[in-house]
Amino acid sequence: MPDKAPIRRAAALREQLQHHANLYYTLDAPQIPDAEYDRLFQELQAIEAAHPELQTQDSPTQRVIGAVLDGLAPVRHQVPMLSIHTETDTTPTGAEKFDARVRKALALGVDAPALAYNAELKFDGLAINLRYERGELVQAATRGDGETGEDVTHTVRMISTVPKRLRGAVAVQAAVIEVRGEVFMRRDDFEALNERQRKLIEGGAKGEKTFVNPRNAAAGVVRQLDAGKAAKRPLSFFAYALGEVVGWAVPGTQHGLGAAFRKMGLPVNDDSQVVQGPEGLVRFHEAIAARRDALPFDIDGVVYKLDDRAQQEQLGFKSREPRWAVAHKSPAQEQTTLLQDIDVQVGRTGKLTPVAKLLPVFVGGTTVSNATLHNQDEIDRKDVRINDTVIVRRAGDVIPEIVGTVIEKRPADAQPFDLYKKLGGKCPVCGSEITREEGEVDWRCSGGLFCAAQRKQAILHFAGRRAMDVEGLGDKLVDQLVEAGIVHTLPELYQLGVANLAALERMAEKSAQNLIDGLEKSKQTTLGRFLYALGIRHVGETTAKDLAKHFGQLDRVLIATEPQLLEVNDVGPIVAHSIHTFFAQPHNREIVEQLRACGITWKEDDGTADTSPKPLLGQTFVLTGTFQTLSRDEAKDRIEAAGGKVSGSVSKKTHFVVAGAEAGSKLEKATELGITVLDEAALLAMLPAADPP
DNA sequence: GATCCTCGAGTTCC
DNA sequence: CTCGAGGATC
Repeated sequence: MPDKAPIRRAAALREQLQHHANLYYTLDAPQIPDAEYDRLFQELQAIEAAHPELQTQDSPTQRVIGAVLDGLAPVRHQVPMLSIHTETDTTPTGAEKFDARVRKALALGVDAPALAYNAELKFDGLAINLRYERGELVQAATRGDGETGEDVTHTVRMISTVPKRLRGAVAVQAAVIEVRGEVFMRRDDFEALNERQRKLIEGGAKGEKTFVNPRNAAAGVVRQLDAGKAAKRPLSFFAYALGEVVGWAVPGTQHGLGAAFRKMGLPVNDDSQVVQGPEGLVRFHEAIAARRDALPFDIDGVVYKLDDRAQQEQLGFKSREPRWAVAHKSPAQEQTTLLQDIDVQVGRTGKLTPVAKLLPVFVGGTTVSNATLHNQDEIDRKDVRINDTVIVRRAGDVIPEIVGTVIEKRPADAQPFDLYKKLGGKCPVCGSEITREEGEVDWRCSGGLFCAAQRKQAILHFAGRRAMDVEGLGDKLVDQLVEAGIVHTLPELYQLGVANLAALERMAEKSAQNLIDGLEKSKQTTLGRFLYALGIRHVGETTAKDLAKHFGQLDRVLIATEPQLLEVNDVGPIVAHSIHTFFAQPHNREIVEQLRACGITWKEDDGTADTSPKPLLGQTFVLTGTFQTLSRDEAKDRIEAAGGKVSGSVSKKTHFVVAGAEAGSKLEKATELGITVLDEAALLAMLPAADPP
């Protein structure tokens, strides 16, 4: 008797795959990320390989998936549109395995020269066949199931970069040239489209929706029945392959085909490269992986094609895929995992932040186990529940985010998460009541500095690099000091001695001395840093500096009235009120006095004594990426010392953007606005020599 | 009153 | 890095 388990599993997998393929291809509304689909697909393949008797005719592994949607006319492809074998091994080994397979199939010996490949990007859009007859675009069709697609001529005609007529005599003389390529949406176009959609929805428009990602947006737009509507949604196109050809001498290489396309006026991506052997493939894969986030469009990996057409023909096809090409995926940027619990953190200002505790999952190059859920609104919007399977993404940035939840994997007992109910209305750290201001999203702990969490955060903020810069006082140590009841208020930090530190675990004499030295060193500071370190609400680094500059002396700040505070740069009623209230409280006044008594000093009225050259006066800089010699903080300090301003975001008022390695969206914005971009060397050249230490 | 610009605050992993 | 919101500007 055969084992029943694999039979049942295979059937279940087939059903699931069918379902998701339908959601993805026909309805443009996937519920699981591609990586999860691939995993299910591979599991089914593995079962079928182990138990060939379980393979069925209709198994998703046996056909090119996709279906024809009602409303668009079916188009039978003259030459089938096949898919490319996908290598899911995202390491360099994937490329090496492909090269080894090709060499073996061509019966090449070990000493035969390296093969030439055309390496291309794998665009994340949808494949389209453009049929040109005598140079005229007569029809555009989707891939469909590979044999039959849908007629989308009306929407594809709206894509400005798709020529209605091919250029050059050869193209016009050819009876038929079918050009295959990818229709996709650039990321900026996608964002703009979704922005417009959001506004429409807010405005009460019915039947409008936002799109999950550029690929779905592109698919949705191409398969729009209404061409007028499609015209307002910018799509792009790259050509990369041929379908039926009658009366044209096809170039002998893949890269030659690209060149021929360009001559005909077809858009061809210029990241393609001819590379030699497996080393070349690996280098290309790595170079593209490094640039992936900076590309203006999404890709899901790269494609390697044997460059020489004669060799391609020699290799031929394996059932439904060419043997001479492979798609090499990049590491997944989206994964699913189990949301095991939702914790609540207390921030410095008392803000309660729900944090998802995830079953650790490898995504975008690191293992992620936590992700912020921001606030209750966000949880409700995404309908995330404990024990849900959620989709986790690490997009262009570093910070993981929860994209959504896989509804059908939700266990029956999953309850909606209610922050207030979960906490029973009390702060999880100090038990104080939690409150929410009218119209605000965030719940806050009302315990103030009585709350150990807020106290810890306040101390950490005080000791921070851009505040008092106390060396040797980190996360763990603050935790211990507060838990052990050694430090309750900021001034108590300065009363620490080797003796009471010795009581702590893992606190050798050496590190105790380090901390005491660090505290001693921090006493010499500036008024701006000191004001910032106090952690007054709405007073960040910049405002603190402005206050210091405006008032010059601490005592003048202490007695300033709200109208007087309003005279400070960038201080409005809310900030003025916050500052005034802070210093009006006797308890805060006392802390300030005690800190002064501890020996914290700065040059009162500083700024006048500063005679260093100010060549950058009036210039605004924005920093992005990582620099070679300077840290971001150093760069900021040096620019400010030279009279310049450093801002966080690029705008029309920005004079220079300084870009280091792996610069992100800010660089893009700078080019867009035509702002001068400097590299680190150019910045250093503008700065006066550094102060001797 | 609307729009643009900037600042503050919160956040992850190694 | 991104979001939200405070402040400035038209």
